[in-house]
Amino acid sequence: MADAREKQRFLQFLRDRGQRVTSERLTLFDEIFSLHGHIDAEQLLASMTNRGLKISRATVYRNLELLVECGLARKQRLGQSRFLYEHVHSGQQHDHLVCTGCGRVVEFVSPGIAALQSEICRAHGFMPKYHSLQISGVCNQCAGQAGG
Amino acid sequence: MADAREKQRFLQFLRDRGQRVTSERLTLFDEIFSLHGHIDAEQLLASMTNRGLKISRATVYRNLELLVECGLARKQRLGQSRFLYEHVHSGQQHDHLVCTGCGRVVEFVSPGIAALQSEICRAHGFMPKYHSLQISGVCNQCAGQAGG
DNA sequence: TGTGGATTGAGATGAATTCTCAATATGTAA
DNA sequence: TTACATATTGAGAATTCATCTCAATCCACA
Repeated sequence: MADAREKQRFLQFLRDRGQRVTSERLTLFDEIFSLHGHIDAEQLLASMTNRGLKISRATVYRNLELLVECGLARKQRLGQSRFLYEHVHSGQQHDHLVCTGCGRVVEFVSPGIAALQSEICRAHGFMPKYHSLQISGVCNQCAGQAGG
Repeated sequence: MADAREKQRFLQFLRDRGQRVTSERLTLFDEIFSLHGHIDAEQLLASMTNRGLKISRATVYRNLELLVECGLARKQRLGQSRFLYEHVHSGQQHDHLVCTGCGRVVEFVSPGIAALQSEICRAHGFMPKYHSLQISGVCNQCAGQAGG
């Protein structure tokens, strides 16, 4: 199991806060760690329901929040509408390029930007917790179609 | 009038798209350019209503969208709930530091980050249109209260 | 295995935004 | 100026996404 370390972290997190390990929480964990890329709560619910798993909308929302607090999921608005979630491995944070034409999302990592962010926080007396950098633009495929 | 250039741009934008110059559009333009910082649609509506100006909620929402398309306003979620708007002068873009404690928003400009963003776009074949960088953290005032 | 209390599920509720469509105002051409 | 075609507006309904309520259920621990 590739996500054993993360699952341990989740279980420990629950124990530390005196919260229970329910089948719904485990189901949601498995689901979000089995999927790649960004997904919203509604899709996650549908995906589990389709696979015959029983979980309610309210529980999906509640426990996504829990995964975010635990640091195992990231919650962001990449478009303009729903929140999107993605699982997080204890590794490097990434940011997003979003194509306004086709909606394609490209992830990138920039240590340089990260360093500048730390510097800015220091300068303003902020202790950074998390950040969200999103660049919207047109990918060259879409630019090609528009041009020709 | 300090915003003459921007108003001209707005009028030209409307003409170019064959859209009409209505008193409501001008009212909204004046309102958002007279205010500084970030404001949501509801506050904007209340502010105009209080000053005895007549405009409806639907029209505020519709025409804020128009200003965004024109590039004269920026629309962002800085907290988790409403969209916030701010007027844009044809100048330097800025980004935001948001305190998760008190909600305070600090604007900053980082040419270094801007340069790295351009580079990243080039590397991925993207033509950047706009971006949104938001760093959430705790300001030193809030950190002090929490600590002491 | 029993028990207290955390968690769940179904649907009500809430908040923000968008939609509908009749009434009105704008731009254009005579 | 006037008339006209149609873009825009306003009031409130509708929609969307998310959260809340509370009785039923399940988990953790003795």
